[in-house]
Amino acid sequence: MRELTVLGPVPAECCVPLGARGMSEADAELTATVFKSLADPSRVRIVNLLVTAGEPVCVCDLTPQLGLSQATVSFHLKKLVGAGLLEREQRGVWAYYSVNREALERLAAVFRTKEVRG
Amino acid sequence: MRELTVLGPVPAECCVPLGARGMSEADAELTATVFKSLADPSRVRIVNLLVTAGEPVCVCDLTPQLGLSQATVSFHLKKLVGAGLLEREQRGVWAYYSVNREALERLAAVFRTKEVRG
DNA sequence: CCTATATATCGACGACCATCGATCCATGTG
DNA sequence: CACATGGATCGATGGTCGTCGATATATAGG
Repeated sequence: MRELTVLGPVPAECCVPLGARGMSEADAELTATVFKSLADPSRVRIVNLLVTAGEPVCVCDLTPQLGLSQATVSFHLKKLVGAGLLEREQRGVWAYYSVNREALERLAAVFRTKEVRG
Repeated sequence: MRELTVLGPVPAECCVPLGARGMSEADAELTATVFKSLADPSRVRIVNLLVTAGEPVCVCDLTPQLGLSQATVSFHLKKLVGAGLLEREQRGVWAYYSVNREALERLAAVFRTKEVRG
């Protein structure tokens, strides 16, 4: 349905808490999209590698660590960017990816149910 | 690979932070399993309904709100229980489901990268 | 411009997933 | 015990996903 190439509002910018009272069907769909981006071991590893790196990492450094083809790594990176978890930066011929820390914090907030009063 | 009917250690009991340094392939797989359980709009709605309910809810009350067949709801509930996010309680003929608050808190911690010093 | 290198995209394929109707298995009731 | 009802499981089906090799696109250097 929703394509990841869409340039509009990115999923991870949203994500109403799981304990929110007025959660709509659209909210649920957007939330599911973000979690879908982390529902694969390779993508979890990618995020982990980028968080621990602490700085943007080149695709050419990422690919060998993952043991996947370049095409597949590119596929996963696109999904993570589409979900708003990663950011892409072009440096000459190389593409550098890094995690969007804000997005991770927002995701943490999705699971906090104690202070939800909405 | 891993079946959700396994009774051993449940995915959501685990889940190393995304910023952990020694994340293994197995860690990534377990983490992905948990997020997979939330990678569907219906399951997000189920969790939302149970969190806002604040008390165990009967499948018979859940099914009409979701607009899905009873078989499909049962399928989703099993996945969420298997991931450790939900708990099941039998009351006579009825099955009551509730969220595992501890699991949600652990999941929130997975996204916290600031205080990670591992 | 021609070549080399880094990524992205395409097309194909096998595996997995969400969904349903039908069926099975409990548990409670007359 | 027979029957009704709630819920789990089964089998089938259409759709999506992860993967790769091949190809396209872009940048840089001679």
